[in-house]
Amino acid sequence: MTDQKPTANRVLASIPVKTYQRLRAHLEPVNLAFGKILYEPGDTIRHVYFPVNCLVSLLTAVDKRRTLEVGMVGNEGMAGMPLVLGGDVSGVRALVQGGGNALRMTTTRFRTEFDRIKPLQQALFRYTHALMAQISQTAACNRFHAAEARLARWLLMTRDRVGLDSFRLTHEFLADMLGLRREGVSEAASALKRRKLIAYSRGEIQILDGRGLTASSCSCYQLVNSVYQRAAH
Amino acid sequence: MTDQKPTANRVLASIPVKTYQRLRAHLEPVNLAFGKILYEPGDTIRHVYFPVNCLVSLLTAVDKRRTLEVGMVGNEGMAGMPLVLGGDVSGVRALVQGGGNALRMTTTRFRTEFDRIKPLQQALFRYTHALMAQISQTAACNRFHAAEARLARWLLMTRDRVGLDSFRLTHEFLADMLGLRREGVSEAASALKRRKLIAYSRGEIQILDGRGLTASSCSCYQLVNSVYQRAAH
DNA sequence: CTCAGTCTGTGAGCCGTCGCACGCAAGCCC
DNA sequence: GGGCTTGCGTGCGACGGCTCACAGACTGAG
Repeated sequence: MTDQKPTANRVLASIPVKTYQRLRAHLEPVNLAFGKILYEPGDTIRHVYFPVNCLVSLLTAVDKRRTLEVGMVGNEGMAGMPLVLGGDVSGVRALVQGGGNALRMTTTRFRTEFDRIKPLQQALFRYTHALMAQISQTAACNRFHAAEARLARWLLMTRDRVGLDSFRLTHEFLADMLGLRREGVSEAASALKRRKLIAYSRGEIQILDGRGLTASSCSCYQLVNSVYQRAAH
Repeated sequence: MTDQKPTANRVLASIPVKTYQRLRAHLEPVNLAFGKILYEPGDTIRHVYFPVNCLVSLLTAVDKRRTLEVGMVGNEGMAGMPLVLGGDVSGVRALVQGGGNALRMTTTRFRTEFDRIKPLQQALFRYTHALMAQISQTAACNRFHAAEARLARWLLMTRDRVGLDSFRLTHEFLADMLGLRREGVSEAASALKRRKLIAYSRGEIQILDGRGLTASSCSCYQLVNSVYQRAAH
């Protein structure tokens, strides 16, 4: 929590300062705009991204239309996981869901540094493990829990990662994340609004009562949180 | 497919023969009975398992009751994934879903050998990546596709891994895998039976028409297959 | 200011799955 | 054989989410 490191990305923050100084030369600060697609399924990965204050969604599509978010990557992790496991092809779509800054590195450079820097390896392996747990848990959540609870969970997870209580997202967009229709999101969202847990208008959503929202979400929220806390040591 | 190696587990089969000879001393053949639980969520992993002709299901539970299979481990992989990523705690329940033989190794020995044998690392990293893709894909499948198609997919995936057209499984058990009720499975199964794609009675299920069953399953079946084929090189 | 495009609210009807309840039949044990 | 357990079939009401449809409301460009 006491992050004195020059970067707010927690994976990078976890490696020794001196090592990071060396690594730094190969990290290029970039601004990722909302809606940008980093990888499509089947794409060869050219860069890995360490989010600073942006948020990347990992999406799976079926039947070319319906999509579902399977994972979220914020400043606790890295986008470009396959490289950690020796591959270079993305299996999911990686979409910038919250615009902001990130540090990126080319694939070739990443491979070199990853081989060299043991603490980086360890941090990324731990993160990979946590991400798998997240994916597994949300899979069950998306199957069993009601739309409203899942929406609440999703908003909370997003808030935790961007560090803000409000963000720009339409119901249509949320529908693609949660695997719902736009109308379903509108319905669930207006229920939360009625209870004064959130407010929104034309693509701007604000969390008013985080505690109340947590109560309306399912236990999966807390569960995934604890997984990442353990992974961070 | 031309497996001349002394083991039918494809991860082990992918490492050089001479290396495998050394490793062999630390692999203990075990028979895993149907229903045995290898790990519960939160358990410390004491052994990793390389299935030979058995099948292990990875399950996530929510709200202490409902369960959902997120991954399947057959002879193409290994149970005990967290060890590959430097952890030693299982996040899911690992249940022996098809009894049979496996080779197991203690955690401490695995750590040593994993560090030493590069080809083993590479094979397991590739496998981990494929497993993640499987988990992601089935997550979307479980959300969007109908019960009947998912049942068909599941039966085919099981057949591919155990190498038999019939196996012992009750509807109740299938319900826990697919995240359905027992009645829902009965309904879907009897529809498949009517079309002479499968037969079953009192816990014994048989696939009669694999091709027809594939047609009734969703595209996720083919998709996951191709992921594993790529992972196997 | 106007108009077109975007975002959200809402309603009717439908389908799949859930929850519950009960019946039945096949095997197992005494 | 009689009784018990286990596995499967089925029917019914409830409900959540889907498809389709349309209306209002806000916004930005011109």
